Amino acid sequence: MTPAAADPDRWTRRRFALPADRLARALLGQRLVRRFEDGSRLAGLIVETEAYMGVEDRACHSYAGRRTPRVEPMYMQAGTAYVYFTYGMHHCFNIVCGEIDEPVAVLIRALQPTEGLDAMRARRGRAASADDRLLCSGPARLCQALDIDRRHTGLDLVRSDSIWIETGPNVAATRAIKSGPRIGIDSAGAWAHKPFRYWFEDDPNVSR
DNA sequence: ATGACGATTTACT
DNA sequence: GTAAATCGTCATA
Repeated sequence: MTPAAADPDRWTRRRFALPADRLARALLGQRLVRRFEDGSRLAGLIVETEAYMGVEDRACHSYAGRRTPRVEPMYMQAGTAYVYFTYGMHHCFNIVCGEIDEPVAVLIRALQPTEGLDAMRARRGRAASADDRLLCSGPARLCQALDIDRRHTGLDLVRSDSIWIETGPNVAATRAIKSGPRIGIDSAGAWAHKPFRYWFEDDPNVSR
């Protein structure tokens, strides 16, 4: 039992065990925490997500039951991390939900940075040097800022002392949630238009 | 073994 | 606005 796992604010298994569209909304306003071995922390509040609905969702990596080594974490228990590498240089971080063998997940698309801004700036480099809104306002940006990559795919966020979710300040109740089509999946046919992207209205840290 | 592509980001015109 | 960067993954053979 690590100090992190004992934290009363930390999300337990059952909180992740939802359909992807419901978890995507529930995660808005919650805190994503990254902890390093030296005890230092980075964190941010989730302000934008996307739901990937599984074998029927043409935009989803598990579409049609595809089950390759990369996607295998999506078939694991709710609360598992699914991190993949894309475009030869970027990582994207997802949280698996639903039931075991039901390959559904939520993509974390943007954070409002709250802890460790200096370390995030150092990791993000030149592109974000002039504007903190560029630190975590995109799925690959937040992975770079928090040092999340394929080492973390398959990680159990319920037990890990490297990455987990904490209940955030109770802003979710007072902030308007918008939804719309997901980003970057134009070739997914009818599923490309479905409103599975969620974000806090007017949040400056949302992507695009 | 090979080729096409990607749940993106950045820099540049 | 457009294009380049850059390589693991997957389907096809």
